[in-house]
Amino acid sequence: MGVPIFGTNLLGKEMEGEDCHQSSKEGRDDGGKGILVILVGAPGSGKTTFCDHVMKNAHRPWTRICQDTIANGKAGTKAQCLKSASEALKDGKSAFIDRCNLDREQRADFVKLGGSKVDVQAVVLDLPARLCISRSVKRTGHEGNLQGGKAAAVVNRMLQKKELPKLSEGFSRITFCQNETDVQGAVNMYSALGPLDNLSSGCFGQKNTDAKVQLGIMKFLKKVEVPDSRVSDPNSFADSIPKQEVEKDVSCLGTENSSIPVSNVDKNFTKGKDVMGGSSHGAVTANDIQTLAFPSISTADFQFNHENASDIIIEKVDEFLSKVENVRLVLVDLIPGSHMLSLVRAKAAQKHIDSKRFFTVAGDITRLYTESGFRCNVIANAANWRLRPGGGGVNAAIFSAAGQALEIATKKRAETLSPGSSVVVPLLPNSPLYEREGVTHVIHVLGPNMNPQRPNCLKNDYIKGCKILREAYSSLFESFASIERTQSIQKEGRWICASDSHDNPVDYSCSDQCPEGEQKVKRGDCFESERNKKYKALPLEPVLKDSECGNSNSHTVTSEVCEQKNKKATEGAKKVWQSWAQALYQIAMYPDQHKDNVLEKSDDIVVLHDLYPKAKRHLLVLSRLNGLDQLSDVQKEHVWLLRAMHSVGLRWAERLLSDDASLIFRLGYHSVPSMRQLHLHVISQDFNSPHLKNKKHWNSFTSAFFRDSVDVIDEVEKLGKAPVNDDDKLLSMELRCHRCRSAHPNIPRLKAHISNCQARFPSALLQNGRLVCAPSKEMGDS
DNA sequence: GTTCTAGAAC
DNA sequence: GTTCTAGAAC
Repeated sequence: MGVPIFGTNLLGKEMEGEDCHQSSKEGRDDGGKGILVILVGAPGSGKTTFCDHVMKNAHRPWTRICQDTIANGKAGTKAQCLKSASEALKDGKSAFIDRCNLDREQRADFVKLGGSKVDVQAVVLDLPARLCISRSVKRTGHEGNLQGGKAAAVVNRMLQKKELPKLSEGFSRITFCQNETDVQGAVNMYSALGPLDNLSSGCFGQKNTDAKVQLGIMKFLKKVEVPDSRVSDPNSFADSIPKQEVEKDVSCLGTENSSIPVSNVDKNFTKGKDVMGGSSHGAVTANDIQTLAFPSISTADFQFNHENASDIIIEKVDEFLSKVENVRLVLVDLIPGSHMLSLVRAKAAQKHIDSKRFFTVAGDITRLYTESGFRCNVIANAANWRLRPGGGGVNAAIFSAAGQALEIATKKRAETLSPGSSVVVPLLPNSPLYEREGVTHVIHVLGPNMNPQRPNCLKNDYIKGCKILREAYSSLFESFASIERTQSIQKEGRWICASDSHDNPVDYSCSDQCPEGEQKVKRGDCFESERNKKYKALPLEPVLKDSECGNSNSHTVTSEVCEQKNKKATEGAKKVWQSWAQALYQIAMYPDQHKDNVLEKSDDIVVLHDLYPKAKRHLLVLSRLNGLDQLSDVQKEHVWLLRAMHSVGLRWAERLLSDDASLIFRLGYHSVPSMRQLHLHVISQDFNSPHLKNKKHWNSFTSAFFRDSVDVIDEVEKLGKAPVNDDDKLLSMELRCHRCRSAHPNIPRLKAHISNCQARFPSALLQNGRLVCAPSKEMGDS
């Protein structure tokens, strides 16, 4: 293997040499045929890499035909690929078809290129969905522009429609690769092929891939009458699944033994656009079943133990379904076969949870209807405590799918959410989620957090954690039930809107510009006022009157928000910040308006260059928490934030060190900052900057006025607050070198000195990670 | 936080 | 005369 072999191939190309012996493990059973290899695999499965690796070491001429680049580097058509493949084969080359080719139809035309002179083979990169998704999400510069957030949904959707190739399609050989070892084996095999070699016919490498098909669900879906068009009958749970796809999509269902009679389904599922679109009926009928789709709470970014979480899901689902009739619950996970889905599915079966009312589904929670036909009128969002978009995962997906209106509507209902609670936000009919998916409400829910870099980390306290997770699901389901109650009351004509609202429905698209006090429509009424204009003349029903805190739908959030608002009201007089001192605050609150300055943004943090750096490298890691202006405001509850800020600062320091290993960084806070909004300085210790001009500048970074981040974190953990050194004298002290401690009469002389001083740093700074330098560097040892 | 500038220090 | 600081204004 691996020795170049020359000869004359059947396509008439003159080759040199004479050694045409069997060169592959599988053996050559035909002499010198061209080979057309159709790669089969989802985005991220490694098709391009496979081709590259084979072609790098190949002993026969190969060409890679990629639809994403075939048109002068841009995406082209299947026809172009076919033409190009045909030409390459005629030219005596072998070819890889580098496109997904996940179903038979996509492959068929390429298979037809085979014949007496060309062998058509398939290499199936059947790697775990999780891996493909993870690769697709992470990659940049993908030829097909499939990367980042959208990749996960696309990969998932494609995988659900995957149809493994069969020899009967016309392949002479199919090589299945289900892990990296298989892939490497196939790469080796194809790269070793000389011009006259070929591989044996047949299927190779296929392990038992029979996905457990849930017969009950299959029966159910097969029983469902598939309508000719969605419009004609938008009511059924599975109504959008074309007949030929039903079987394939079933594999994404996690419920075993489900066998929902078609009659049940048709009657009980919420009536799509009829309900939501403001038809003359305008309300859910008594027989309509409300369906809540929810992600597993806390098990992703919050790192909650899956065993505990799945137990709690089952417990709470069981409890809720036994209490409330005419509702369905659907646990959704983006990744087929995810650990949580498997656990919950198994436990649900064990506990005999009603499989007609509880489902586990693999899919994108924001596209359940369009992609899988699941009509869920309410979806839950695993929100963050700030109720802000972003952060990735379900939260980012839902905020993105629902449009900006959700963000605004959410802010109208609650500013923040505490662990274990939830808040209902109705969607306006023009929300894409409403129009497309039939989702009328989003319930934000916050679970317990075990991730030390997220707020309110419970540090593996699972007694507390389980309690909060139970509360979160209880709150979520209660919120869901409250929607049901609300709609039932609407149906009976007792749901009323504030008088003005009918004529002046809130336009969320502009309401962020309206002062709060001028809002004419009561919160919570906006959506209903759109939907139920027929009830506009009826008097206000006290039972549904908004609380003062502005929450109509979920009692669970009311106390929470009131508490927060009261807390704010009772806060003592805070320092008044001059306008010039508000710049960082503005950036923290509205980072998108300062994109040019922002290096990194998350829900909690913004990173930016200090506008007037006092050293070669000087960044600010800015907290986005409103109300936390300076170190003296920090309390124990903010330790997570200090840690997160430190971690981000450290990461940036390391990044900057990779560009210039001579730098040394210190991370810390000014005891009394000039600018509002808690910010961590990440500053190199050269202090080589024209912006460092006076004594105050110098002393603010080199005296006890500067509080090391590591110390601040320790102290806040131990004492519940961060002691600050706010003595003005610190800033007017004599100018001393931060390394050798020598005194200097003025700034120019000091700067002249420090540009050369290489003394070892004072020992206090060398401890506890206060200084950060490149791994190989000794700090000031010369 | 910066800029400006009067006046002290050299 | 030049350099530097420090207080006021923003």
